[in-house]
Amino acid sequence: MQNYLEQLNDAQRAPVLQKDGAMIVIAGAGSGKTRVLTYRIAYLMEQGVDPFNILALTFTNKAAREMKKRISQIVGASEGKNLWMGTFHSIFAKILRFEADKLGYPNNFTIYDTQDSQSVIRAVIKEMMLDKDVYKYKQVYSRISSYKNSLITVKAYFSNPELMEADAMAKMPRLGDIYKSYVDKCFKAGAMDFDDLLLKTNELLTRFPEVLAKYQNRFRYILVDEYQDTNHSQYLIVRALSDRFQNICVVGDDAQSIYAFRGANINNILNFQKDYDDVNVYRLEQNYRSSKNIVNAANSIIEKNKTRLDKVVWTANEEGTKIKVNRTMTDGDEGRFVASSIFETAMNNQVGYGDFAILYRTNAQSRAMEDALRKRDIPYRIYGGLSFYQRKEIKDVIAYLRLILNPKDEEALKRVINYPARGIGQTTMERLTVAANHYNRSIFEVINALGKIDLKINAGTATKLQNFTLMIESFQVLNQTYNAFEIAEHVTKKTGLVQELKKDGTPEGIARIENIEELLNGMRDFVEEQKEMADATGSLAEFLEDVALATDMDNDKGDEDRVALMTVHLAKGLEFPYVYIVGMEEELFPSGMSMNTRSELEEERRLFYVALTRAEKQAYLTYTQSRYRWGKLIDAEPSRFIEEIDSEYLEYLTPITEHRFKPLLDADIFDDIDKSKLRLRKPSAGNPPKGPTEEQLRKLRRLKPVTSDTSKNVDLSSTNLNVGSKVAHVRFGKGTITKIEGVGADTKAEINFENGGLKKLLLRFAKLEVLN
DNA sequence: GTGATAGACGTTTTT
DNA sequence: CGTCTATCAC
Repeated sequence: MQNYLEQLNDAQRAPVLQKDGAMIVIAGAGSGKTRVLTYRIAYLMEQGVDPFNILALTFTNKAAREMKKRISQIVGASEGKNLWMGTFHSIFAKILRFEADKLGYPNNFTIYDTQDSQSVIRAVIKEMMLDKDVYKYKQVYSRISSYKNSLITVKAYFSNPELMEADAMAKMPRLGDIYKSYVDKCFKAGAMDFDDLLLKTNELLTRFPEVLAKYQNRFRYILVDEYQDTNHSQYLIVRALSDRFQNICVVGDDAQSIYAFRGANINNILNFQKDYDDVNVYRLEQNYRSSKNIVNAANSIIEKNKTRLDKVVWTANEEGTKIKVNRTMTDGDEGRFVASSIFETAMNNQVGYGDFAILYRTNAQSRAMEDALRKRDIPYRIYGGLSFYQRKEIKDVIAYLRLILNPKDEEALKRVINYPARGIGQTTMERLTVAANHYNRSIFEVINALGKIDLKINAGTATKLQNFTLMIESFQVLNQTYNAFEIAEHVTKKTGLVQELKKDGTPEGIARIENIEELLNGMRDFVEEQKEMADATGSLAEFLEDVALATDMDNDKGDEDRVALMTVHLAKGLEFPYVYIVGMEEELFPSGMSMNTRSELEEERRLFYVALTRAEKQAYLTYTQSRYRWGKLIDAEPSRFIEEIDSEYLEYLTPITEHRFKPLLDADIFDDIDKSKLRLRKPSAGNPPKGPTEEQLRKLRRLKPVTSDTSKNVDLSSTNLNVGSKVAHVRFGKGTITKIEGVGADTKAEINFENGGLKKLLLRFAKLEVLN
């Protein structure tokens, strides 16, 4: 493996061979920057640098794992193991656990995810009796988050009149108070949010010079990947740690800076040369990934941006085919177009489905793609979106596990103290919260001291509460001896979580049980993997840390031959022979939220640049003329980004469109339904039952039925039925059409529902979704 | 204290 | 379309 240096071109080799000092590598898309980072670390180790003294900060933990593996192949596994490599968040979470006591935190602190944080903020807003329509919790959260990322603590906030005024102008004069209360609550719960992991690291390094010295001394060589996406907080950490030895290597591409919304500051990379003495600048400009057509097209896009570093990306690869642009009528058609195109390309070129990616701006767009792929039996995997660990049933299990390690974790406690139902209601919780605030103790502690304080909680409820804490405490005892998997298995049984779902009996309930089983299987694997490692045991603490900071990429086994579906953001750093960028429409890509300022639009353009440069051989851009948004059909226009590409690199396909029937509203009952069993509701005075207007009715009568084919699968899961003057809300679920006749508003269908036998329906304005 | 439900409301992007 | 919330009956 000594000849690895020969695998590099001259431009790549230079930064690898510079052992000491500060350097920046400006790496164009597809120019082999991962290779440079990997070989640079290997080279450092060959030059006698102890891996213990190297810190490499990457964008995902998966990237870190892969690089570590590669390095181990070069220098040997035993050496590779000692490298500190990972995301900012995971590396500094580890350090914070060591040093937590200095900051007054327990070392078993919980890491709150976005949902937890937002839920705390919601509680604060409610507690302060503020108008929730003025103080929108998501907005408040993102403001607080950006303060934290700029190192504006509560104290700093209150000593900065400008900030306070800005919030007052935004009609949120109490924002500082919310911020303070939020921070206090997290602290009391022994919890840090994502931003705290960076903020508290900064606090640690500035308040404790001896700690700073320790880590400066330890991390003599620091490498940072995707430097263009670091925020101020991360920037300061890197500066502080590298200050003593100044052996710092940052790699990035200003053209791919796409995380400003999360505080990333493009100036960090633009100004790097001013931050250190004697900075060597390296440029990687040869693209090894994409065809000439794609590289040139991407260049013609990014040229439209004003703010950028000097760099010309070129490639010696072949010309390739032109970028294909396709228009459809609806998002459903768009999905079908992409699915058939993938199918045909895979057949004609004898390539696997793993060679394809579908990229979109928002997660919501995945559904249309999914439906189309499923119908064609094309295997796919969706990244991001509602990830596995965010599903309700999984979060429930995790909440119990979190409580075992940190019973002060209020979010976890609130989530499960009455799930499965134990007769602990809102009133009880309110009383406990008041007492907890009053005594400055956690709810868990208050319950354990119920005998000593009078809370107007009756004996029965008190027993229920104490049974709960006793149960958690019994888990804690087990946690001394058992591993993460064993604990979790015990917990799912003892808490009655699974029984609760079994009782439910619906298909969803069964799916949830399967998810829990999958979680347990995953935990078993995790424990096995951890046992292999030198510094891990497979404990619950290790597992929870992993879950809290895992990115969606990290769970990828990578060995499956499936089409990848993900947002453009998630696709950064990846490459695929065939890439479909869908939803190329104004207001969507560029996002309607980011069209207000030049810098926002430039970030959208960089995002598009990232999307396009993922493609190796062929890129498709698709857009539709109308698309469903919030369940409503809206008109769409093609994205300006399509026109911004030099037209010589584009090929416009003839759009393949067919007119499609629009789903209708409401349904009326035919026979075969026992009306007496329906729970009917009088339409309230303020809200008369919504029927179609005369005009809508005329339109509807002209329409064709949803489908004329029988044996189609349909979804009628949530429907309002009109029964005389009353309305019933009914869930039928999915089924198969066995017979269909009539048109428009008077369509009659017989549907064999999966969970309820044959139903004859008169489908008036039925929202009948055809599944295949 | 529980459970059902009608209605309001919302969307970029992620560690 | 989904999720959250206020409200109601039991």
